[in-house]
Amino acid sequence: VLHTAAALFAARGYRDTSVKDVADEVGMTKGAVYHHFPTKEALAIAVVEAHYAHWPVLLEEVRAEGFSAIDTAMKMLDRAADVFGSDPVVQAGARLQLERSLIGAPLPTPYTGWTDLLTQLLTEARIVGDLHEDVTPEQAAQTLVATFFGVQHISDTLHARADIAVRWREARALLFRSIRA
Amino acid sequence: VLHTAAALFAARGYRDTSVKDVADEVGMTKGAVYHHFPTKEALAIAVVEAHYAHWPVLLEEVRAEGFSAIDTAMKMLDRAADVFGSDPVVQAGARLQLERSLIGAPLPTPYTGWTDLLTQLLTEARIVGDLHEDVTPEQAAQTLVATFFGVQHISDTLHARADIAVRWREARALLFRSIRA
Amino acid sequence: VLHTAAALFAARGYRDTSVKDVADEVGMTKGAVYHHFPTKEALAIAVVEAHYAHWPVLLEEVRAEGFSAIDTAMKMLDRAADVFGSDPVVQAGARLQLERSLIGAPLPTPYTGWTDLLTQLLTEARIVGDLHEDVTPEQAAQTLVATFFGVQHISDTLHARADIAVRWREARALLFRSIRA
Amino acid sequence: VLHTAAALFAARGYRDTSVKDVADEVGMTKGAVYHHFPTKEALAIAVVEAHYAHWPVLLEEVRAEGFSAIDTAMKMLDRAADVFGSDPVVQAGARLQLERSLIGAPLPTPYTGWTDLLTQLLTEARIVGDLHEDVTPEQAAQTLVATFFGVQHISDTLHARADIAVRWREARALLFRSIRA
DNA sequence: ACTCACGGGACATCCCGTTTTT
DNA sequence: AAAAACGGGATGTCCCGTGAGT
Repeated sequence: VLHTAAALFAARGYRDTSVKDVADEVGMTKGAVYHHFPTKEALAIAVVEAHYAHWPVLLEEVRAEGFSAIDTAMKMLDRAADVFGSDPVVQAGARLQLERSLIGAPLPTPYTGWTDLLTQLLTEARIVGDLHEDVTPEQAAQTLVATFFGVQHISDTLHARADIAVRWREARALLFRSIRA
Repeated sequence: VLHTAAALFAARGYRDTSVKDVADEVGMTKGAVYHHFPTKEALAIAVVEAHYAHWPVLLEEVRAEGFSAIDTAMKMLDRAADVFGSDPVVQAGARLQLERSLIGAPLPTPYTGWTDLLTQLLTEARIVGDLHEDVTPEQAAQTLVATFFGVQHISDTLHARADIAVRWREARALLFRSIRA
Repeated sequence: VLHTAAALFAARGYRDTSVKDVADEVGMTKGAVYHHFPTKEALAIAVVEAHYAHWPVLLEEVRAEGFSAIDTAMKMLDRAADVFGSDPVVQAGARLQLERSLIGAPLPTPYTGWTDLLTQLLTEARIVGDLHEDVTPEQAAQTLVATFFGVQHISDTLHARADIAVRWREARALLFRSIRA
Repeated sequence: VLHTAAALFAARGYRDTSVKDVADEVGMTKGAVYHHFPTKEALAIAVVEAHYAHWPVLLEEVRAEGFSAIDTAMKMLDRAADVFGSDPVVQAGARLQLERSLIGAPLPTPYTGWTDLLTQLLTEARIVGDLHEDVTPEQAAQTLVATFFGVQHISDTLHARADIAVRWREARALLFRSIRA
């Protein structure tokens, strides 16, 4: 139901996905869709929220593996890159965030969740001496997020995300060489 | 004329900028605008092309200052960050590239111009031994472009580009430490 | 149940009162409402009929007080004005009659009931010599009904019926001076 | 153009007159209609304003005939009754005022214009001694307006305004007998 | 007796682009 | 070269009513 909308939003964007398109794809009528979501915006918001719901789960998984803080950060981003390459809901959420200006309603503030998480992990890394001395956790976190977003977006634009995992590993190798002690 | 369109595209995006809006802002009627640009797409394309016309000029300027290849690359990106923070046409071009799917007509392929340029400069740097041995020029170039784009976009989204220059300097410090020999 | 519908019809009118609004206000679902009234029109008709059910009761009350025919007419109208000012069902009925064109089904013909009643009372008054000689009962009745309706509607429109009792007393003083012998 | 809308509004009311109906009747498309009026509300407002534009003209005409104040009032209302019976724009204006709650935008306050005008004329009449001593100009004016509106509306509802002129003359005969000295 | 999911259809609004006129 | 009128088409939203299930 909401999955279909995510797929369409991911493929065509918010404005070019009409409610009728969603309804047709699900095999319902517009009226039926409007029974579940009061508004097209509500649909988009639901998708974006589903997107953000992925990360806490992922964090638990990675934490369960017992890496050091800095490796947890790295693994998180690697796994996230994989998810961006495969999960339509995550892809749709990312795209809708890009198009947030087209959506009337307020969406969760993007990027800050990741930045905060990484800042925290890198602060822990600093304490155990895993962080390069010239680096502040917050700046490093912001740069990681920017690069991650950039890699993901360019991979999407140029190669339909086919090469995202590879590209991200290349980029993060460069970054972590400067970040790690 | 086209400047106004750029400002509106930058501020509201392609779909939310109607031809009438542009006409009103210029003080003409829609009909008049249609005498200069056959279609709305044409307007967008003209803006994007104006965006890309900036870089060759910038490159000449930086080259005239006689830096090494790797410093030329760095300076180019620093100057570009400044331009992204101040020039409406450049901002509009960036936004329209983001929204390229909404525009029917084909736009110039994004990112590859920068990637090619940086790859070339870094290849020159390799020859003179300025490049870190673990790094390939192309990968480094791709990462630089990704980070630059990410920084620029996040700065735009969260702080209306007010902090783009600072953020970019922070990010590129990290990157060039790994790139430079 | 039907009371709630009346209140909403009175406040917002037929078209702007959805069946869902009524259901929500009562604390039921639309489906439940449709188990009591087969259609929205049926609801409206029920309200209008409840409106008309007031007058025979009122007439009995006034008759019980033993006034002359002409005074009965006057008292009836005075009491009716009070009811228009306070009873939501009566108000709703009046409004729905105004909006009768929006309602598909046929409603009882408005005004004629009152006109007939007043004509009859004034005819009785003529017999006992209480009626001014220049006046025919039917014309006087029609004028009374028109004025009453006008006063009631204008009071509703301009002052939410707050001044209906006062305004009607002023108007009927004028009218009865010409009607009474 | 606007005449057609008036005719439809008068015949079917605001809500039951779709913009497409108007367009079809004029032989244009919806798009064309929206070129002249930005909104359906704007159409309604234009019609209502055209309605109110009638009365100053009428007043001039009647004043030109040199009646006394009280006769001017009477003649004005008689002529207005005739216009209500024949002019579609006036009829539409009256109906739209009835349905003002369905129209989002604010309409000119109804009834007060007439009440003020008549109050003024009757005040003049008082000075020359044409007014019955038991009557205050304002109350008489309010009653006249209420009766006029009631007669007009009932005539519309029951007989499609065919008998409005006759009915009004009957009613005003009754009223003016009490109003005149 | 009541809930929930759904269908079907209407309608205001908007916008791009063309035609007609000045 | 520009203004004004207009066409055509899409889309979000809303609402009445039905029907299966409880």
